[in-house]
Amino acid sequence: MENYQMFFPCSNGGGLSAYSQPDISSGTASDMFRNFHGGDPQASGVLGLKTEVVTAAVEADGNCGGSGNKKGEKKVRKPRYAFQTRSQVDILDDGYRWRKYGQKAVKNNKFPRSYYRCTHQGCNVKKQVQRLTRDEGVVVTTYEGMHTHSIDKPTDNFEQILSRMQIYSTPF
DNA sequence: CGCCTTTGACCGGCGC
DNA sequence: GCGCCGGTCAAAGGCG
Repeated sequence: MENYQMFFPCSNGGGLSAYSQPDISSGTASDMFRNFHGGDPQASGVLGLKTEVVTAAVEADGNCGGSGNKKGEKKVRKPRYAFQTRSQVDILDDGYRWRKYGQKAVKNNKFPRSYYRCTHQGCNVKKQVQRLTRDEGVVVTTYEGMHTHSIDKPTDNFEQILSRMQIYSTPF
């Protein structure tokens, strides 16, 4: 995974590989973030962090590759949502409570990747945060699964955007 | 006092 | 079959 094509398995690799370019092959993700970002700019400064969504991607089940894996549902492949954000800090607080459970160095990246898990009971949502070597100011956050509970932190109306985001990112 | 971060080890999958 | 790699666990320490 030299590049982030893994986030764009369907987009013939023209997607995140060029983070410099704001144009995304699939209009779904960009549309989603148009709503997401345009919904409430104030939300970006929730914690004083100035974040700016650059691009996003949605990876559903293996429907993209379409290779095999139709033999029983052994592995519950949850959809993953990757967000590339411009931020000075790694921790992008979205209102949920996360507990870090691991950190690993990534190849082709001088920065380590952090693994977080939602501490809510019965909520198995995971997320990983990774910074790009190429652009220190860019942070990639990958969410895995969906929250079935309310946001813990009622700080802002970020919840609305979050839920909207989930709606838009729902595979099918 | 409880929760969260840290860090090394462990595990399963995949490629060679 | 072996080695590599990414992901997760678990104990201990730190902080609020």
